[in-house]
Amino acid sequence: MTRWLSDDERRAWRGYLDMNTQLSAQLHRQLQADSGLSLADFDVLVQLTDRAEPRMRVGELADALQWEKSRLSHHLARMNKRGLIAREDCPDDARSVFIVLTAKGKQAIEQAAPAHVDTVRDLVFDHLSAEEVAALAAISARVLGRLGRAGPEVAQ
Amino acid sequence: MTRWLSDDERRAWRGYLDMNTQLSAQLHRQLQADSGLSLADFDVLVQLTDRAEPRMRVGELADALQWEKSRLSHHLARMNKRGLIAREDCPDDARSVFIVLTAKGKQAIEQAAPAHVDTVRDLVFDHLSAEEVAALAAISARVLGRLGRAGPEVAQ
DNA sequence: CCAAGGTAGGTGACATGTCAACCATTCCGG
DNA sequence: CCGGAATGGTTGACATGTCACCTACCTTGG
Repeated sequence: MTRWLSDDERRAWRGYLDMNTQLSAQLHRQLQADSGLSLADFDVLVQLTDRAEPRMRVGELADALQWEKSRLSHHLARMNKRGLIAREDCPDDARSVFIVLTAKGKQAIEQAAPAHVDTVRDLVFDHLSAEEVAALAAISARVLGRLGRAGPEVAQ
Repeated sequence: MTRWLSDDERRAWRGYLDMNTQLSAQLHRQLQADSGLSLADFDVLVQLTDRAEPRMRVGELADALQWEKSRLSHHLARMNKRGLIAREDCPDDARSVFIVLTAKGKQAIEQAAPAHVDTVRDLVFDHLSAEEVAALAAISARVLGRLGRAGPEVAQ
């Protein structure tokens, strides 16, 4: 017997879905207009930036981003073509490939990041109380906990 | 001068992004596996179901879904090919087209909805307190309020 | 040492989304 | 009533994602 959602739940769910859609659309527009990067590009570049070793194997990237390797492979090919990243042979393992940030990629992420953060503040955090920020973190943690435990299976 | 996010904000933001990614992936997998529908298909079918008049013009649908008309047009073409919806001429305006649910489409949404709701409960609402549900609704409302006011412009 | 299986990554075909340009119609000022 | 602008919707080219499969290389039991 399926229980439908309560009114409050339905309201929250609809709000969440709409927020998602519009927020990511808006963040994408801003980033694209401001720096020519997509959100996906940005995420890749962030991974390559926030670490001591400037090189990263493709598999590491895939793990960090939680992307399918096929998606990543296609995306890296495009970013490579645009000169944002480059490939290097991996001496330890000839199957593997190092991905490195090019000067252009480094410049792109460094130029894009501040405006992106400003936008996130402007659209989200400037309007939330400390309690709401905490609630958002708690909610995410709960749901992610469930998703992690659940794996790819489906509600009974 | 750009302010970066506080630790709490960063935690909340990362959690939100990860939750989004994984939650929508999981919901999509469930729906696809269970009924052969994508989330997009589901949203279209819901719009066509939840209303007195079973017919809807393409533009109405686009407004209700907040989709670009081009996206909707392509998607309707695919759903039409799969027999989920059909087109009817609009007598009032020869440019316009009515979209109607076919028997197959009706059956698909009616079969898919209960399991989808179960999954949403299982992955989300079963793990949240009433306060958290309220907080999620409040947060969405705030952010959507800002997005609505802002339109397509960008942080200062 | 070698064959079988696992691992890293790439490819091609196809689904979906976006952008811009394009009919066909309807509307409207003169 | 007419010519141009607005409207409703579609189309084609292209960007991105997914799935299934492929290749090359490593690893390991015998």
